[in-house]
Amino acid sequence: MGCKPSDKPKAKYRKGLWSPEEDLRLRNYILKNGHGCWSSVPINTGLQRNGKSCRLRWINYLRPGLKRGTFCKQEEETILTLHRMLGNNGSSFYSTLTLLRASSRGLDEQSYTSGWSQIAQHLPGRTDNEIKNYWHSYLKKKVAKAEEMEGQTKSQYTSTSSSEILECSPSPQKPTTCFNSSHESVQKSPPLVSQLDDLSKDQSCQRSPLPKILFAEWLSLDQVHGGSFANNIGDPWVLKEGFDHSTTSNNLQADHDLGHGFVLNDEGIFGSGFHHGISHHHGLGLEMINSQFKFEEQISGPGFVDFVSGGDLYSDFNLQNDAMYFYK
DNA sequence: AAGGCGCCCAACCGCCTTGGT
DNA sequence: AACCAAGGCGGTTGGGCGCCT
Repeated sequence: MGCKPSDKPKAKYRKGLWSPEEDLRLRNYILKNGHGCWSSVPINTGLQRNGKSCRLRWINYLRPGLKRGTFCKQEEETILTLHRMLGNNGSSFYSTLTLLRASSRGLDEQSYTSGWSQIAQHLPGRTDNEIKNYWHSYLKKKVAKAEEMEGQTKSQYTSTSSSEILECSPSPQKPTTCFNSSHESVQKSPPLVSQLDDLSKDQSCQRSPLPKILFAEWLSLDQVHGGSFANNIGDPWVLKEGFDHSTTSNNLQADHDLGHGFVLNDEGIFGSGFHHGISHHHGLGLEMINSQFKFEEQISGPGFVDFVSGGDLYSDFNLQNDAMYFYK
């Protein structure tokens, strides 16, 4: 948004699979300049693609920090659990959850996204598209099969509906809360918000191999959606909607569109305030920070440069001079 | 060897929301 | 208030690939 209509290209867009050359062009451009207005990306890069296609390619394939390969057991269980709670979109439990989370943090519920993207936020390095594909190609059948077996059991022992059995069936990470289809009898023990936090924490602790650093994903969890961090003196750091420039301006620079990411500025390192702010946030958990995200080592060390540069394709990316974007 | 079939997944499509004019 | 463009999302498609017969 905010692009001039005159920016709009009239070219006929290419479709289909992306070539390595197109990938390289897009990747280099965004890493150096940020995407800005997506519709201007094809113009600036000379790609015969529309902005939407560029955006999708970046988010689903080129974005740094993406995990490839098969889903591990923990990820699978997380998807199953969250899907059970959230559904594919806002039509099922999501609306209730949204309101709960929003109200618990004094937020407008529209700060949240729903369904696959919501699930993806709890699986660092995975995209909503990837999760969606995994669901449709594998998990859906698995759930159907389980449901069928539960149904058989149910017919022998109880008159409870199959959906209730499925939703309340025990699972290693399944919260004890049961939801009926009306979403009205949500029994909170403990509150859902913390259950989701715990869920993402638990699964991420066991994940392997770990991405070295995933700003986008963990920032996009409750920290972003919750709207604020609290630093060590208790002052809120408002992210996304109301980023506090005064607190972090030396090291973090708000993107022109805060909904899309953050810019790692000249020094290429976050300030101690940022670190403290995260460390003191109850939802994220110190153990998660310590076990997975070795901030200073990775950011200042060669590992970080390798990671953000991909080590191969865009080795010309200069951390000292170029802005680095971290996406949610 | 080759044709059929099913699966996987990248990409497209259409709809909705948001924000600018 | 109405319109329009961009962004974002879930649903769907279709090409590529491997397996089976």
